[in-house]
Order: sequence, then C-alpha cells, then structure tokens
Amino acid sequence: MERTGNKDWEKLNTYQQEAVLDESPACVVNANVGSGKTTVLIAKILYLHWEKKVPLEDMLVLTFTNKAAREITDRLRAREPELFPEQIRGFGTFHSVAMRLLKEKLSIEKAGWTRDFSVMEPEEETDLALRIIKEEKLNIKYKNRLKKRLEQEYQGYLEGKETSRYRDDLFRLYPLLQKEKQRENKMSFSDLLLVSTELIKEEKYFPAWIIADEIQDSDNLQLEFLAALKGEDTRIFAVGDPNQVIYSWRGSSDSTFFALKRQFGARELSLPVNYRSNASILEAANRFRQFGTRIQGTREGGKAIKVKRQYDPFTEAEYLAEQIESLHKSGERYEDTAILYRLQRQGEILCKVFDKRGIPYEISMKQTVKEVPALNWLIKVLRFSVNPRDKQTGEEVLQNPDFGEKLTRKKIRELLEEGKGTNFLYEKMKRFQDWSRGQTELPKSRTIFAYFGLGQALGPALAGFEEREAQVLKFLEWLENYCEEKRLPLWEGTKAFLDDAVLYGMDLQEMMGEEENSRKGVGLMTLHASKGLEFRRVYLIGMNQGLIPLRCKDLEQEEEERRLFFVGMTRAKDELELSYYVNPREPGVSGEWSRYLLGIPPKLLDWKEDSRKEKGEEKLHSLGREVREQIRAKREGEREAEIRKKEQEERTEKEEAAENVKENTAVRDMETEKETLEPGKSAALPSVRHRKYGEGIFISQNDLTVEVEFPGYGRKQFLKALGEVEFLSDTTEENHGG
DNA sequence: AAGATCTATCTTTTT
DNA sequence: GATAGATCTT
Repeated sequence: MERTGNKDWEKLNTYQQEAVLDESPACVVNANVGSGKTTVLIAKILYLHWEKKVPLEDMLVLTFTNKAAREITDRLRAREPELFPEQIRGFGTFHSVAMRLLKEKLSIEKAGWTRDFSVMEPEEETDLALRIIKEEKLNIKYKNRLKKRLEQEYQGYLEGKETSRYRDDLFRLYPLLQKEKQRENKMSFSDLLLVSTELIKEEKYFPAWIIADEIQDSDNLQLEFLAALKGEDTRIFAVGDPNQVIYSWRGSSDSTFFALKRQFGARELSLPVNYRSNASILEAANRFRQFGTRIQGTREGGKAIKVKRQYDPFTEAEYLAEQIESLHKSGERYEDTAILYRLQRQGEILCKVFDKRGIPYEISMKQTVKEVPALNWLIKVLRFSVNPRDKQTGEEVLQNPDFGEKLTRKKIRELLEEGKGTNFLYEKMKRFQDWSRGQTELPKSRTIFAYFGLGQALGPALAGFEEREAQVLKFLEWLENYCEEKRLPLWEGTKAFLDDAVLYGMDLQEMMGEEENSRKGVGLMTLHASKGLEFRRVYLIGMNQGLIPLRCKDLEQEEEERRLFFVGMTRAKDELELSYYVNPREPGVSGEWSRYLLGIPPKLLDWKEDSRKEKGEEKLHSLGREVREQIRAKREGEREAEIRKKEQEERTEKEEAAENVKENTAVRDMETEKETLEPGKSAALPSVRHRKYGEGIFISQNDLTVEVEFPGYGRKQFLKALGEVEFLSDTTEENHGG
C-alpha cells in the first residue's frame, strides 16, 4: 500500500486547507452549513494517513449518528478501495466505538461485566427497574416518568446527594439496577460510555488522533469520553456548528461547542464558505444565524424566496401536487424537491394527496423491525438464546400472549428461577449455544426456524400466519447473511448481530430488500429529519405563528426554533418557497403568518398577497373535509388501540394480583367485610345529601366508607371520617354511624 | 375518597 | 396556557 502524496487537499479553499493541515493539540472547526465539512474530514484523514504516516488504526473517528458514520466510511472507501475493515475499526458512533473498546481493548471484568455482554434496548432498562422496584418493594414516585428520572437524577446520586428530588427510594434503586445489569451481563447505552470512560482513565488508552464530527450534538457523557481518551500526545480535531443545535432537548446544548474549545484549550478555525445555496437564500439565512461571522456565498444572485399564502393544508397539498406534477413534466426529477414541515403529522395530508395523484414520495418515518410484533418477539427469543442470564428477556418471551406456548406466570417463574418443569421453546433457547456449536457448517434460516419450532410457536391458527412466517424467515436469512459476511459461526454471529441491531437500528425496508439510499420520490420530512440533506428545490410549509416557531415557553426554546428554521432554509440550493395558512387546522395555531417572515429583508422575497377567490378555496375546502375526516378516523383508531393495550396490561396485572391472593391463604376475603344492601330493600333506602352532588341514595357502607348514588353523577364513595355526607332520613341514622 | 396542588407535557428523535 | 396524571392533604 505504498503510495506517495494524496494531494486531495490542494484542491480545497484556504479555510479548508488550514483545517486539513492543522496539527494543534486540539482544534475545533466551526463548520457552516454547506461548507464542505465532510470533504474536509475525509481529506484530513487521508492527509494524516498518507503524508503524516499516522496509521488509520491509531485514529478514532467519532460521529453522533450512524448515518454520519456511514457517510464517512463510504466516502473513505470510495477514495481507498483497498481499505481493510480492520483499519477503520475505530470509525463509528461514540457508542459503537465505546462498545468495541469494551469488547476488545479494556479490562471490562474490572467493572463487573464480561467481554461477551450484550447491549440493552433503550426501554429495557426501565422495565428492569420496574421489576426491581416490585421485587424489592421500593417506594418510587412518578413511575411513569421513571426513565427520565433515572437519567436526570443520576448526577445527583453520583455526587452523593442525600436523597432523590422527591424523597423516595430512587437512590437505593441505582445500585440494585447496576448489580442486576451486571448479573444479567448487559449494558445500557449510557453504560457503554460511562464504563468505557472510567476504564480508559484507569488504563490510559490513548489514540494518536481523535476526529469528532457534529460535535454540537454531543452530550456530557460524550464529552467526558473524549476527555478520557485524550492523552498528552493525542491530537483532537472536532468539527461542528453551534448554529445547527436542534436537539438540545436530548442533552446537547448550544454551548457544547464552546465548552469543548475551552476544555481542551483548542484553536478555533472556521469554514465560512457555503457552496450550496444561492445568494438570496444565504442572505436570508444569515439573518437567522446566532454564532460566528456571516456565511460567505459562492453564487451570484439567484431566484428570490417565494412566500405563498395558502388557504389550508388541504388546498396547499393540492397546490404542491400540481406544482410538482408540472415540474416533473418539464423534466425535473422528483427527488430534487423536498417539502419540509415542523410536525410529523403535517406529512399525512401530503401523503394522502400524493397517493391519490400517483406522485412518488419518500417520507421520513422509517419503520423498524421491532414494530412488527412477531419479529420483536423473535429478537427476544434470540437474545435470550445467546444470553441465558438475561432473565428479563426470557420472561418476556415466555409471557407473550400471542406467540409460543401459553404459560401461567407461576410456571414461568418456576422455569426461570427454580429450573423446575419443562417447556419446548425454553429448552431450545437454553441449548442454542450447544446446538449451534455442534453444527459443522452455518445453519440455513430454515434450519434455525425448525430448531426453535417456530412453525408452531408463531400461532398457525391466528390470522396473518403466512405473513408472519415469511417475515420471520426473511429475518433469519438476514442473520444468516450477516454471519456469512462476517465469517462468524452462528452463535457468535447472532450475538454480534443483535448488538448491532440495538446500536444501529434495523430498518424494515432494508430487511425486506428494498433498495435504500436511492431517493426516488419527493422528500417529505420534518425540519429535524432534513438536517444534513440538500435539495434543488425546497418548500418549507406551515410558516404560521405557533407552528414555526412552535409555541414555546422560554427564550432558549425560542432560539432553538430559530435554528431549526435556519437549518430548513439552508437545505435549498436554488429555489425556496415558504408558505403559511389562513386556516391552519392545528390546535393552538393561529392564521397569522410567522414573524420569521418579517425577519427576512423584503428585497429577498417574492411576496405578493394575492387575495384569492374564497369561492374556489371553499370548493377545495369541502373536498378536503373528506381527507381530514379519514386522517381524524385513523388517529382515533390509533388512540383506541393504545387504550385497549393499556387495558390489557391492567387486566394481566389484576390477574396476577388475584393469583397472589389465591396463593396466599392468609389474606382474608375482603368482600365479606363489605356489608351490601340487598336489591329488594332498595325501596326503603335512605336519602343522603352532599355539598357538591346534591341529594343521593345510600347504597352501602363498610367500616370506613359510605357509598352513595347521585343522579347524573353515578356512585361515589366517601370517607366516613370526613363527614361529607349528611343523612336526610333519621330512621336509618344509627345504622350508618357518624 | 375527593379535592387541592404540584409537575410535566405538549413538539422534535438518536444512541 | 391548557391539560393529564401523580401525589399530597384532608
């Protein structure tokens, strides 16, 4: 692989060159939108590799998202086709690199796990916590917000604060949770960073170079991870843009960029030249920048930004469909246009109208494999199979009401905790390691399917069996291919596959073999989802007060809305059209146009307030009613499904409680203590008065409470001790006590 | 048990 | 700024 001089960087502008050639101990680059940030990163990596002879293996290239990681490795491979995968093992997201270090470099046993730990799903930790709360009878308040509380109060716990915010047992939960995760040998996302950071500090693992992308999106854990990795001779090169912080609700902040600079005493460079947008768009965007100097453009003039008044979302969808159809007829590709909006649900009406018109589109709502119940279950089957210590997951597999043999909770407990009794699937899962080790060659998906007896377990009698079977087979094929590609035997392959699945997500379309990365329709996406993309033509819709900006409570949030609008505008290369509704049909959104429209100099705008004929609009409006009704019905359906699910959960909980009562003979039957009047006596029932509900009829009572029925309000119970009800007929007074 | 009071969530979504 | 949900108070 000897080669002299990769002079890619000589073609770059002077700012970019300076960034590529920089060798300060620490350097942060303020990279503006469309300024060739990734180009610089790639050029820098190649420069270090070829000119400075820094082996790629000695670099860590860290990104926040998988998408960014993939872009870097793809572009690097395009430049260096002979790259070995081993050379770029240090390239990836913070979490995936942390995982790799824990699995390969650091002495993880010191921290209480073993090298073959598995990675937890994000919800798994809360489920585990709930189980511990139940088992240990901990008093934890606000359980519905447990996930957030666990995150928010962790810092305080570490700092040794006396007690949690609500003076409950939360601080007793942390160590128990930690112990249980170690016992089941699994780590959460934050464990990956926390534990690796600690071990790196102890063991002084220092790479030669750290290159970090999109640094403005990092949170504290990630910054600490970086700090731990920086040895005396380590150079750190971080790229980011404080103007593009749009995820601060998730832990990043617009000060992260500057905090990093301060922490490492970094040299600050900038990439001020934008190669993407025309001059009008850039000048308008400059008004919404919050940090740094203005962006320099590379293009003269360009079309003004169009502002359009729309009657309502439906008439707008029709308008956009017509525009796009006619543009397509004149030779423009669908994929060169994007429609951006603030809320996910704004996309629905566009989908409906585009479907009707046969316009191809790509919507930014990827379905993951986990959303298919059968696959979600299968993943759990496999997870338990490769880690039988994962009691939590084993329990979930056996508890599933639809798949596998129906078992009582008692039987499941016996199986998992005492090893009593037998169950076909359970045995298969426990023996998976032995079985797969015994295979001379990689088993086919069909063979794995048969091994677990999935033909039976997937509910052949239930509706949709064939589809389930096909999906499960497809999934197992995917697993088979993965093992083949990575040249791993089934057991090791399955383990790695499942960890990857948690870390990188599994896209359903990808599994079904539908081509990815080939945008072939109009892009429909939220402003958040548009980050990092560019389009020739952008429609930024719903520029109404309360939508863009979304109504927010504090200044900080308002600033973020501005950045979000900035990100949206700067996606456009040649044409940008902004629109607002007279009739937004969103709760809390007014028909006023966004004040952001007033923030753009009028000379950049093509804004003609043509008072359109209300009549034509009214006609479309009534057409729109039908579509709106459909969408409303769909949402209603989803809500009902949610409620049904909740009810189901409550029912199983009650069943379990009943089971416990049955088992525990010492518990007295409470029903007998409640003295109920016979229906026959109802004519003689006394009247009762309540301050709020008026006159009612006495129904029953026990030692503590009185039950009364009020016309129009139904039955209510009151504590006798509070004396809120007054008996009107004194004949029964003495029977009912005070 | 009911009423008062407190709190977070509306919205965005990644590892 | 309204509302749902949990907790506290009585």
